[in-house]
Amino acid sequence: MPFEPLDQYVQRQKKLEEIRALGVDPFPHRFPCSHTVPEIHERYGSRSATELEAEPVAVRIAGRILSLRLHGKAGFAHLSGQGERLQVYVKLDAVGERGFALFRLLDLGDIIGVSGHLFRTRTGELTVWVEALTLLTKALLPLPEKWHGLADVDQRYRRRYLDLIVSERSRGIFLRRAQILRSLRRFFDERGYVEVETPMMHPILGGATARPFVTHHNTLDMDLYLRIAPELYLKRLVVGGFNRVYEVNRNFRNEGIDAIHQPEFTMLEFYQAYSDYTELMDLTEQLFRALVQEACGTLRITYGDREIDFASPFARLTMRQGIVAYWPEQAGPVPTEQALKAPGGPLEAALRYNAWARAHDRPLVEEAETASPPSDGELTGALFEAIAEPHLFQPTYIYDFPVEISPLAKRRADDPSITERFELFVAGMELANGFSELNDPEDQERRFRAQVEKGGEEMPKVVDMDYIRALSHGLPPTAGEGIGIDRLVMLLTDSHAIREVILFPLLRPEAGEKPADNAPPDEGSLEKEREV
RNA sequence: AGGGGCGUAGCUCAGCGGUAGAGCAGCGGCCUUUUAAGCCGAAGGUCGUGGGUUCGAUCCCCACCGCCCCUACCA
Repeated sequence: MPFEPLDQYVQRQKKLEEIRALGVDPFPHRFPCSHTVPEIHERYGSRSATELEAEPVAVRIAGRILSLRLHGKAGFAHLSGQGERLQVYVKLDAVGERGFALFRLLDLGDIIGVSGHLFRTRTGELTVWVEALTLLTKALLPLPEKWHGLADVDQRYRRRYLDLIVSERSRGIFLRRAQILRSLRRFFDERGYVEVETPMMHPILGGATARPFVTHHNTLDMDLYLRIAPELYLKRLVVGGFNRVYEVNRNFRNEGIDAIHQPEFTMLEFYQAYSDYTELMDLTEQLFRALVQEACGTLRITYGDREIDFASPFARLTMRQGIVAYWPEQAGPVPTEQALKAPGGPLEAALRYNAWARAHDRPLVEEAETASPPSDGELTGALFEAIAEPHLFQPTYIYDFPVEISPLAKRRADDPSITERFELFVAGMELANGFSELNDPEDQERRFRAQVEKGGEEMPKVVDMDYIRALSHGLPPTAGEGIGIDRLVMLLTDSHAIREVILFPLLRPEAGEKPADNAPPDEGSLEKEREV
């Protein structure tokens, strides 16, 4: 079935027939190469024209045609291979009548193989003097416009394959993403962590506060949630004696889409027995330094128009200290930590802040959308997010979270209203969230029940009693943490939208694209197709 | 969801009450070291969709659709 742009598709089909008429197979099977394009640049990039003439280097390479300049009885093209370009020179005298006839039928986007030797053109560019030309794949659709590239951002995500062909930056982001994940796995593997895979389809919602996607299993006739977090399964593994585990995989949350949120996002979670959150803060600093250094080659990286310093120790503030430190002075006297700790203190501060914020069109401290009025803990969290979070550009730990917003974290021994929990903020983004895990099964069950009672779409409907049972068998003192990988990659690639670092982000279906046109098979044949 | 912006040739854009323009891509021709190759020629458009105002709308008005940005919720 032809695709738009139709005239070009039809034109290329015509050329395809002319190529076949020449006796050339436009989709042949294999083409062994002597070098990759990067290898050629690496090995021969410094050879001079005279050196290449004196000692000819035979090469056989393949790639996609990214530029094409015909000059009558000769022509130049740039081939792209492994993200790098190499020019080739095709001359009637060198490739013969049939070879040149084929060359004249090539288009931008076609994939070819050439064999010949290296030389330098008059302008000094390293080039392959082509002696034989092989068409490897005819492209029936054109590449994006040659110097604007794919300017429509939406098209860059929908047609990611084109984006990757023409945008070195985009290609680089995903190569770096892969490299970051390798570094990350190495970091944990070296420290004795076991990488595991836990279910992505959960019968019971849990491990985070978020609105889920719901799906259905036919044979078992049961609804399942796409997981919002792997947390409860990973801790079951710690109960099972896997003292150090980690998982890197997708979470699914049925919530908004914006510059830093996608419904499907990648999360690292790791758990470590016999530790607490202070140890994780230290470990996380080491991890970030290792990842930043390996990805960027420096500990002072540029993000937008600012520098982020990963070399210095990360700032550490309690949540209450954060509110105090960034309290806008125009909103009245700065509340003290003591005042925020006292019953009703957060409410008093929130009312004062809201009065000022409303008058100045600034973010309000929102009241939680639940039946009961917000608790002091919830208000403390809301105050922090409104007041301090946007300011946290340099790596900063915020720790000691209220128990009401930390249902899985262990309370502090000296203050049961707060938990041993921290979050790491960089560039105004929440990147990591860790805590000493609550391992008292009775306290955990009470907190789960409170959540269920509280209600709301993002709350579990039932208590995960098997998890409580697992805790009842004894979870050693354990610290655990989650790190948002997409945001981490954003940071380390100077990307400012999460869609830049996800290969195929979720988008609204393209306008005018009718799913019905793709002839959905009826249910019976669909079933059959899946039985493999 | 609310506020702002955008939508004209395949792509990037100009035009703005009098009936459509450029560059690039594509097509034909010339060109055996070019590189945003060049030169000549022809082709390409329901000006996002629907309504309204007007003698006349791509242009003004209204609605809708799509995309982007900001604000609110979530990592």
